[in-house]
Amino acid sequence: MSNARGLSGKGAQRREQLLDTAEELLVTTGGAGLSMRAVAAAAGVRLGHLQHYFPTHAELVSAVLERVLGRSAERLAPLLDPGGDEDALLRALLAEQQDVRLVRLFAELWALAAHDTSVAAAVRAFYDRYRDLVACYLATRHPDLDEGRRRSRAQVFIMLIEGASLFRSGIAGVPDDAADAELLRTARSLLGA
Amino acid sequence: MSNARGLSGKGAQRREQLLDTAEELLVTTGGAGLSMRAVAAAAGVRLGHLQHYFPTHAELVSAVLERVLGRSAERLAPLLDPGGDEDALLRALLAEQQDVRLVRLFAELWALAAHDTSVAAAVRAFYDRYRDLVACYLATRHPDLDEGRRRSRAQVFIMLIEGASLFRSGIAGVPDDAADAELLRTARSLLGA
DNA sequence: TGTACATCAGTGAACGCGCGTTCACTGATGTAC
DNA sequence: TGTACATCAGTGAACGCGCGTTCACTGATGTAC
Repeated sequence: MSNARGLSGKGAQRREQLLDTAEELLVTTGGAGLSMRAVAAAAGVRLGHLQHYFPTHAELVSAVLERVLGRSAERLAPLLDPGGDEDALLRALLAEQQDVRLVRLFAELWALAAHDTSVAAAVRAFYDRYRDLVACYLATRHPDLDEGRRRSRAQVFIMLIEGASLFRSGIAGVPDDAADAELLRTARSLLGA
Repeated sequence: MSNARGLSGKGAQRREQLLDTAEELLVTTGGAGLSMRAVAAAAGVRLGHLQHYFPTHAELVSAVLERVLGRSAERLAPLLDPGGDEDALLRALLAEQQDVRLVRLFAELWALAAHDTSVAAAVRAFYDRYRDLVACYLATRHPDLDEGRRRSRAQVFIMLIEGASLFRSGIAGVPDDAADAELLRTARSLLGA
């Protein structure tokens, strides 16, 4: 039994498991701790075996980032379903930010993007899509706004949400109910009329 | 001639020059590129000499971060002088974000803070002071708002500004006049009545 | 059903390199008397 | 004014270590005939 393209079931499973470990390591030790040896050791396999799936360090890192961004995009899409509940959207977005692990991943991602153009391209593509989803979400609620205006609002909404993640996760600040209330007020005014 | 405490004039000058080089290297190559040898080479001194001023790598990194945060605080204070011009404030903040180098430094800082508690403490102290400055700025303009509300607004304002920096610097997005206009509108509504 | 072969999963050793740190050292500069 | 001494600026070599990469290898699994 094997797939026509790519890895067999067992291989694909192993690959995902290695990526799980790498992601965990990226969260706990930061980008500097994500070495081939550390990932292999944490996964309980030999260095050479890890290299069977990810021949170079760059390939491993890029596979991790791809998966992180892909999963985030998959999480966002249903939340931003046009006609979806605004409260549910905001609640889900803010709940996600309490997950320090995820915010750490994104902080790593931004720092990597700041120095690596291929990472930057992937990050920009992710946020462009995110912004388009939000703009689309705005379209059904405010057909009176022209497309450019919707995109701008969507962009500012995302700026606010991403900025908030830093301060609500314990990295640049600690959660604060009063600030959260003000944040929700501002976010609603961007989504609302 | 020498100071009672600390380094003599020449030593202090050399120290600053080494920190300049280290900061430059942090911006251009990222945290991973900030090695003792790389800094020494870029500064044109020998490894042992760099270690005369910064005996360990950790001391060098922490000195760089301290200086970056200190200078940012010094830049912000006069801009947030209570009674200062709102337009001038917003213009200065947004102009700063066009400086990719500075935004890169902060992205590095956030990533470091995500994994290093002592860096996180310094970063949080910086933003707490920043928020208090903004809250103070709001106080003279809106004495009707109670203190808690002013702090919350100040916090959300900073979330928005810091989030915007990612998207206006080329890291997570590219500058966009329409989005800037919407950003200014939202920022003004947080600072205004 | 059996055999030969290709592919895949996983091992193990070795390489050269850059790293942080230690330490003994030299020369210049300033200070005490 | 001169000398002895302490401090500071800067050099240079060596250490052990973890790193990414290369490569030859073994055993298991699936496929062709």
